[in-house]
Amino acid sequence: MTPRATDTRPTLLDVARRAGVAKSTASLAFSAPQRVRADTRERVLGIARELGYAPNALARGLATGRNGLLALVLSDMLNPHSGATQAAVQARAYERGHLLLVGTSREDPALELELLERFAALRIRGVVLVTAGTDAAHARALEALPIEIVSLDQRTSAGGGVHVGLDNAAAAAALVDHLVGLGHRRIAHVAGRRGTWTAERRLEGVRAALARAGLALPERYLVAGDYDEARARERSLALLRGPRPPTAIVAANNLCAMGARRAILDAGLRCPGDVSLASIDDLPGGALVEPRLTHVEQPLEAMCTAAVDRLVDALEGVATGIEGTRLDGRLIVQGSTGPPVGNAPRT
Amino acid sequence: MTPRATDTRPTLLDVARRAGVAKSTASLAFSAPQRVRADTRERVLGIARELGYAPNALARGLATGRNGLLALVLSDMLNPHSGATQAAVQARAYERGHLLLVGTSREDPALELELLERFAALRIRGVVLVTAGTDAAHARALEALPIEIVSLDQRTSAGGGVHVGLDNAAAAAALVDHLVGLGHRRIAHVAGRRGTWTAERRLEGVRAALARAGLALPERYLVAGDYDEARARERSLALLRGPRPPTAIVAANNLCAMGARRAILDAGLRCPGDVSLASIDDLPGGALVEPRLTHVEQPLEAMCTAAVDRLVDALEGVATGIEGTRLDGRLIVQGSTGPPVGNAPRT
DNA sequence: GTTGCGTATCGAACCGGTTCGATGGAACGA
DNA sequence: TCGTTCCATCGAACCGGTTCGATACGCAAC
Repeated sequence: MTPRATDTRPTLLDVARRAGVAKSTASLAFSAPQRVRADTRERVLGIARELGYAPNALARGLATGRNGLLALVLSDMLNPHSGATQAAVQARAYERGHLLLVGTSREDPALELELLERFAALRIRGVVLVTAGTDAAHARALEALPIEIVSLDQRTSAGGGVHVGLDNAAAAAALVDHLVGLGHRRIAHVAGRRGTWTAERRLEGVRAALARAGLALPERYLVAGDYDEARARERSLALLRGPRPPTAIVAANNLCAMGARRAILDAGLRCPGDVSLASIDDLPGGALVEPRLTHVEQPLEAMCTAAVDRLVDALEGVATGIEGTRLDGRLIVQGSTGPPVGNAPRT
Repeated sequence: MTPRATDTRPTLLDVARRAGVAKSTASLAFSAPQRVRADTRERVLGIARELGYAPNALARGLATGRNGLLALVLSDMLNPHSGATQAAVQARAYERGHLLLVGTSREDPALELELLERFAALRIRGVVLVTAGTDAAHARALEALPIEIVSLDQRTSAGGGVHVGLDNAAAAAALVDHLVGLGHRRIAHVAGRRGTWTAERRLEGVRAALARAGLALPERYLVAGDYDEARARERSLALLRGPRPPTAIVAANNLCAMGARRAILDAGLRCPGDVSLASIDDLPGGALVEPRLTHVEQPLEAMCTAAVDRLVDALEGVATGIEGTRLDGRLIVQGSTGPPVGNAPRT
């Protein structure tokens, strides 16, 4: 608890005086070394080092209009994905010369807006956003902010602006195709949070793939998982204990998969013997859970890198012509899916 | 990719002119409302709203010397803990009026220093740090920075400064006591990264508790887990396949536990039948893994809250007299530990 | 010896706020 | 009526940098 941070720190003017030059010359010694004679430059830099001078980034930001900051706003920091997302975004931002501010909206659109406003007040010019908002009013409010937005993964239903994310429909369809290929015909979907971009696209993908196979998704087989483990578990359990349970389940994300997995255990069923389970995203700590989960792996790092690149390009005025980026996931087949035992019980 | 963020935004001077008052009066209308007559205040605020004026936080920070920013530096964003840590730190910082910048050192002390220097350049006055450094030189470099540091969880071996963390030795000892109570006498320890504060304290706790029970920790039973799942797995496996394997393992953290757990499976042993496993921190997604892990739960949120409070108090000059905070974990006994079968094989 | 040019340096203005001392008018008491 | 106090408002200085136009100097060419 030393009052270390309160004592005043040397300024450029201090350095300039000690070096016997004008403030502007000292400034040039840092920002445009070739415009200053070698010996004075050395002198200035020497004094600066000696005094422990470090430029004040706020003052510099005020003068130049750029401050080297980007922001990242996540909707849910507790999702196991978020850590990796943030690590990747931060790493890329740093590579491109920016520090990163973060915020969590805790799934609250109002808080999301408030955070973005505070970021804008800091004259942060760009943000990577995993939005918690779904309605058009929220989308308009975002549009009105004086800050460049690249949405990652999630997206407002209005769908405007630059967006980087998984091809959700294709990912969901790949899982259904896989199950259909194994012979399943009673396939349920534990869906994500209604109204969110990803959940709706994944649901669409499930429906489309089922339709291609001549199957439908009956109302009963559409479980509201809400991207929430507890609710997914409870509602999946109800389905599994009801009449004509499905022989396979496609979960919309890792939390839904977690809930479904536990419901299968709760119901005393075996996986994949009685019910196959597949999901977008692996379970957290998935390596330990037997059988391991068949899932679509998101190219998370590529998504984050692309998002930062889109943002920085836009801020630097680089016309890439790339509006958005949609990336493909990779289907990883593991032990949690197998042929149904239904009509032709084997073994 | 609209050039939205590039167009100039209204300043306080614009507002003042439109309202027919001096800049200083307009400023007061915001910062000290009672010092301005009601009608002019309304007029200023009205114009501000109309123009979409938002104060420039950089300019304000430059003028006042405080900018409402705190920083958090984590050593490893990929650890499942980090998300929760960050969520808690951010929430508390926000409650106390600060936005949060984050950085990840990726276990690299040099990068850690670089990040802290950039934060200091932004005139950020305080940081919550989970340090990656272990040696005294690093500790000195941190001391020299013009930024207030509260270390969380981890700590430099020099041990200076304010620190908030778990009572590591007590947590480790509680696990050993529990196992000894069940009748185990051959207890191994999959330790954390050598040289880190937490790993050393936990090892001490294990040794102390064993000693109290009249037991020792033979060299063979001290497995270098390095807080790394792969290494923990591989080295635990070697131990389990060797002569006189332990009947119980205490893992130093969740990653070590994960490695040990997989090693037990790899060796074809049953848990807790052949080997009991206990750890500090639960496994990620621990709810799914059977048997569930006996572990010490860290009061993570309390730790983060305390860390932010210590930091903000120090910055605001509040003399709490509290130097550091050491919190107790909670032992949660679950299915992964049971009596040894060794000498008296039952069933 | 002057002209001309390039280069190193300087002073001042500016970014957008905050803060302090000065000013002028209204309200008040003597 | 005059002096005092209080209050709203103003102008200017300041925070710590960047940037631009002006200046002064050295050197080559004529």
